[in-house]
Amino acid sequence: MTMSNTGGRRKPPTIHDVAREAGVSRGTVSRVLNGGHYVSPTAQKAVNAAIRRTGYVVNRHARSLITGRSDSIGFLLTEPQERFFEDPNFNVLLSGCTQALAAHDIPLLLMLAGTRDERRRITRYITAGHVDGVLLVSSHSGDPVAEELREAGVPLVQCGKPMGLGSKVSYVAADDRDGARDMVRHLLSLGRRRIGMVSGPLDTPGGVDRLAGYKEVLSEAGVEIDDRLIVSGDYSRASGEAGAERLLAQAPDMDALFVASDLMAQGALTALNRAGRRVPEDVSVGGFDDSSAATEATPALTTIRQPYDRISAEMVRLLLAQIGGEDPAAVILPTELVKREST
Amino acid sequence: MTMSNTGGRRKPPTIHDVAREAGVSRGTVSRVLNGGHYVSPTAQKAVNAAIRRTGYVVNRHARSLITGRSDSIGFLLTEPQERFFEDPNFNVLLSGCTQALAAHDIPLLLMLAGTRDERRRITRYITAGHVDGVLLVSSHSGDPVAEELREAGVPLVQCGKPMGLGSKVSYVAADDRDGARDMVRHLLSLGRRRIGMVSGPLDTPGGVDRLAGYKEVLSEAGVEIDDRLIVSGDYSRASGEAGAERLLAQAPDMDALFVASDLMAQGALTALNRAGRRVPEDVSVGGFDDSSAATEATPALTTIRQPYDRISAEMVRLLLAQIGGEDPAAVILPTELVKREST
DNA sequence: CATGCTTCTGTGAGCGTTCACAGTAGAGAA
DNA sequence: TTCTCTACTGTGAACGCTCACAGAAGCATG
Repeated sequence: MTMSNTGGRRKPPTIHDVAREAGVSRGTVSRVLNGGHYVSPTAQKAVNAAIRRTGYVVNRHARSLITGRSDSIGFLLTEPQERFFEDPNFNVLLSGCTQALAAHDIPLLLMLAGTRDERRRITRYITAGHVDGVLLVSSHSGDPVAEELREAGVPLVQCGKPMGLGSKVSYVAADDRDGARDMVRHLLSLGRRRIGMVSGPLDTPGGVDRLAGYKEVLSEAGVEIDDRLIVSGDYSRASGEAGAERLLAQAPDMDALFVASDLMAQGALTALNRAGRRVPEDVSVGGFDDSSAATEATPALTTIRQPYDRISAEMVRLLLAQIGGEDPAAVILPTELVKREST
Repeated sequence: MTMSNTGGRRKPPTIHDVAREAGVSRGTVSRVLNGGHYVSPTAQKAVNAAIRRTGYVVNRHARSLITGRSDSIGFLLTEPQERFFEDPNFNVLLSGCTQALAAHDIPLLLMLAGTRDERRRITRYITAGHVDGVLLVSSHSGDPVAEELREAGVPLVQCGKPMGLGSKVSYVAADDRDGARDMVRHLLSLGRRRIGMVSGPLDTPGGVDRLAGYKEVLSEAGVEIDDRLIVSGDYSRASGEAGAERLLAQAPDMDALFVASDLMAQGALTALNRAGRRVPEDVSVGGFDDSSAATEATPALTTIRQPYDRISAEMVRLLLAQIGGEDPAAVILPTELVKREST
């Protein structure tokens, strides 16, 4: 006859139980729980032992009720969900943020705001104070959700440089311009001169900066900037394919192609392949991101590595700082050229 | 001089404010909030108007404190995170569950338990009652986390058939065996007779069932089952590539290949391509899942569609039912053959 | 008229925690 | 001794909500 309690959830111990077990008061237990200042070593030890013995875990709801904090944060995606499915970068970012937060014992709430209705619901949820802050992923420029949250005074850190010049916005981004410069310099060093570019959306700073880096380096090298060598996409694979096709039509003598994301570069490879161009013999192809798409492509993509692990870590750091009362801040992280088979 | 409150979060209205505004008591407001039974239409209307006017949103912490429910659900991944990065299926499932839960106004907490430490921390978090239930994604067989949660009486729904025959386990799965049968029948109908298979891990029911379906159909058709035509992988792209390579070496006369996941099939395509086999002319290739990997592959993969949207919806439905006190249940959903270019 | 039933409403208690405050004990200074 | 200061501890109140209960009002039944 076993004493199994399978299937039933028994009432968990409260701070009161711990206090009784340790022979101290609730206040003392609470102090131990929250940093342990002004607690005697004796009490400290007794409480910790009692916690272990009872298996006590703090009731976050009771705590939140009185502190006003929820001790949870939201990961908000305002993109249409297809992008979420397709783009491996999101996963890396999401997983990085989840783990960075886990180190602080803070749960991450996933919020998908693809449609207008969802945006409304989620905005309401957030401004009601159900999360302490928001990690926002949005390639959009002046995201209305971001604007609304900011006005409501919700701590917010954005991934990627936001459009408005607002200095009151926290964000973490890779150095887009510098990365683009590295790639174009690399292509030039291979002897390429007719270098095409499929840029990102030009209503986003990321898209603009990568294009700017491309133009700068060409100018510096005295290479003509040809508008027929420039098209823009939306970071989707399909737009990369379409972009490369257009470039091939407009500028058949193209001997290199810089694509502003690995996913678009995959699409570009498909188009080049279909057109009978060999990569890298006929056309050198460079991507951007160093996402899993880069290594999966054939040939494996030379690309600009964005340090996603550091990006997510910095996002979490900035957000927690902001929740703690510090001012918004921006962090720009360096990129790195990764050479593979496509150049 | 504007009355902006930018940057400051003012104290939100409470149920008390709404009650005063509507000229009723807290109890009445609470009743309206929770279903509206035993409330007069007059009061009902007054309360709703007051809620709109004050912008009231219920404080979930206060509610949870008394109800004992957290009104939130955990989405738990016990796989190593690389799989999460690589496999597009996870995203579809995650996003589907998030949205299905959103319809019930229930937030989803993302829990990544790749390492031993994380598993411990997360198990503790869950059993402490911080979530009402768990959606579990795990291809492992007898997942120790699942076992522990089950013993603690935590409502749990698994994605994919679990290994043990425990009838007390809720799960949702596609009909693996039937899907495999469809695919092999399709390959046979193309005149193929030397059909290879890269199966999933054979310590998971999904892996076993797909292989079983393959064997059944071959037997029924009177085609010899040749062990040299069978290898198993772990659903990763790399294992698909390695598997196909091995099959080519063991059985060079292979004229079709059934791969137990699209991601592995992508890898297999790479291997076939390298070996100079044309797809589908020399070898017909069939995948499983109908994930985004299937359409991205060249040639696009003929595959077995798993209805991920329905799977996530069913998982959420079963979990909420279980939280509501119903018994665990299993749901098997039908699959569908999707013909593309690879066969 | 009393009685019961149904529908509706208000009230007090309590969920488990933190926080402010009051208070105690011991050490050192006047 | 007396006072002050520091280190520590306990207590009541409060956070915002739900729940159980008591009671009122309306209506039909005995």
